[in-house]
Amino acid sequence: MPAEAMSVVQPARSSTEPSLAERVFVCVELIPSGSVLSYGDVAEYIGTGSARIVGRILATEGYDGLPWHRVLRADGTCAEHIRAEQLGLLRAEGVPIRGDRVQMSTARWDGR
DNA sequence: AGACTGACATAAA
DNA sequence: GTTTATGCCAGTC
Repeated sequence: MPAEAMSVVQPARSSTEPSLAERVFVCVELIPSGSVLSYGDVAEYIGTGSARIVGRILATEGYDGLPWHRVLRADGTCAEHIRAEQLGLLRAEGVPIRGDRVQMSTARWDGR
């Protein structure tokens, strides 16, 4: 996570609604084209321990304009319902793909 | 309040 | 390489 982004992602300010969802959105927006992050990576960046929450948020509050396709499972596979489109988008961005899975070792965003 | 759920992760078989 | 079992935890009902 870039330092300049932390100030935006950090805010656990309001006692009423820190909202993990907003932090997820900001983090996902920062992923550069051609790179990817796992759900667990995003969870770690925004300060929650659970990757499942990230998936749930994208599933329910995702909006267009958000590069959701740059987030996938840690082993490089993606959820069945979105697999085809996701792989297509990633391939178009030049992400290394072997068969039906992304090569996380080289595609994973290092935070820079 | 309590049970259920899930675009997940990881270890073990 | 694969499949199966367990843990996970915030949101939703």
